[in-house]
Amino acid sequence: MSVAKILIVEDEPAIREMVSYALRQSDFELLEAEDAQQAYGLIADHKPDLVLLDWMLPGQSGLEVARRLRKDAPTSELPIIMLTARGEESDRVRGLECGADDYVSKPFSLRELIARIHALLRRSAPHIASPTLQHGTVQLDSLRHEVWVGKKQAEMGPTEFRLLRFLMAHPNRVYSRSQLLDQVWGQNSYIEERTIDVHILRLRKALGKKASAHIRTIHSAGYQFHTDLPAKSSKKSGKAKQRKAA
Amino acid sequence: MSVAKILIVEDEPAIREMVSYALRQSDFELLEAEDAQQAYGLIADHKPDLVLLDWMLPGQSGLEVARRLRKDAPTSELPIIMLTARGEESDRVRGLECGADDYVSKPFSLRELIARIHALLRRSAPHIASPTLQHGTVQLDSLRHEVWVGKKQAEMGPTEFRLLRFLMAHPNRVYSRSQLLDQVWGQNSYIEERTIDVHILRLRKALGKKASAHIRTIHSAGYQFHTDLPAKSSKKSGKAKQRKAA
DNA sequence: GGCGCCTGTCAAAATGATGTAACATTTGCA
DNA sequence: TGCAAATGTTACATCATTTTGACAGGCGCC
Repeated sequence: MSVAKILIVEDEPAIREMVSYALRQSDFELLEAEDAQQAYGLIADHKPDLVLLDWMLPGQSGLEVARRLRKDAPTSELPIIMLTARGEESDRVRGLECGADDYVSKPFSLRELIARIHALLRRSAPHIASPTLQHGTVQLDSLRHEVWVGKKQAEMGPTEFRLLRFLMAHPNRVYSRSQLLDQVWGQNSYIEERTIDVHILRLRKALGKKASAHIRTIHSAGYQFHTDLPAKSSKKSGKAKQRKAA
Repeated sequence: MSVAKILIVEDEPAIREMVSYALRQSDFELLEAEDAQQAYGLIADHKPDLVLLDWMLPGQSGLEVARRLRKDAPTSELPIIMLTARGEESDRVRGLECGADDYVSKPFSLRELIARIHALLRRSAPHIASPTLQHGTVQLDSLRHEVWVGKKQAEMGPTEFRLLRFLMAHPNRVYSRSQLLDQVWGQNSYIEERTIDVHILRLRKALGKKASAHIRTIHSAGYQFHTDLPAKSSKKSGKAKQRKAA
């Protein structure tokens, strides 16, 4: 579900690997750094969505890192959770005042850490923690009402948006036209079933040539959003259907 | 400095008053409730910016309150910090999973509580934590109640100001008219949804031709403050943003 | 009271989305 | 292959939503 990228900055390999493993299990994508220098590099290259920052680092301390990240415009919004062995209240306050968003003392529970990560992401990156659907290069953001195909935004009308959202929310299932009418248009709409064909057409146009391969027609059954790669295994571009004269 | 309104829900008068006093000293505006019912009333009437919620309340528990606030659209974004005597890890996780943003165990330090409040407000209500909001050439100063577009001041009425502030505080998200009514006008206002269109019009006029491109209409969905470059082919390259605030 | 400003409402005009029919093409099947 | 049914495509009239200008009441201020 979640596809957030998280950077952990921690010099102790045992802890780093334990956290890293646990978070990967929770469907996060993990980056690891041993010290401040590595961290800056990874942040610049990979733009993580959240940073777990150990207080005690060789060289530059975690506090320094937090302060610097807050100061630089490109990272000033980056969510930061401080990890530390020090449980002193004054430390916690200093961590928060340096720009950290949350503070977890070792030994910490992984469940709690994960819960805090979720809570923070909900605030800082609602498009990650919330209704974003993605399959292949197609990404649909409900909060922004935007659809992206790779790096390009796909413009479409409200009905096409709702239709795509429904199909992407239930991928690989085939829906008949009357089911789509119920689900996308609502129970009491007096609309010709053939009208759906037109909206499917508009949706395919909006998605572009490659991405529209996801929208499949199942003859005399309905439509589906297919997640498997369109695997251009057939020789000719365009139509890949040859089942004549068998 | 800070003018955030905070609601504390806590049945123990001694604790309530202590926290209340300390937060008032820190320039917060305080609302107090003894139980869930009072809390709902105060939230509806006064729209606090953050809620401190005791776990153990007479009648409905703090967990229930958090869940309900998250479920109702008008309060689904309201920041919540749980206060509790229970320090168990499983309790903390449950609190966070019910929608709380942070969790503080009694006995807690007031300095830490205040630090956590600031950290959370920085995320959820940037217009309170930081006096100015800026996106592109548009700059909004909450303290002075002024909006600047580049070097020119944009004159607008109070309602347009609040509308712009809300949209800029949550950029790129689409808000429906009813959500805007809840957030900008308050929960119990009997106003035509169409009236929002008029205020959007006034806001756009006030911002001027270029800057009003940020205010986008999403057909049959609502409005948003869009931060991405309007990519308008004008002579001025709108790419250069170097604003430094010390 | 008179004045100016802000607000909410209305209705016409402008814009954009939707549904439908008619025609073109493809598919399944005998 | 040929036919009928199903689907793809285009164009257009209609409908819905949004924009815009105008206006009246409320409020504070002088």
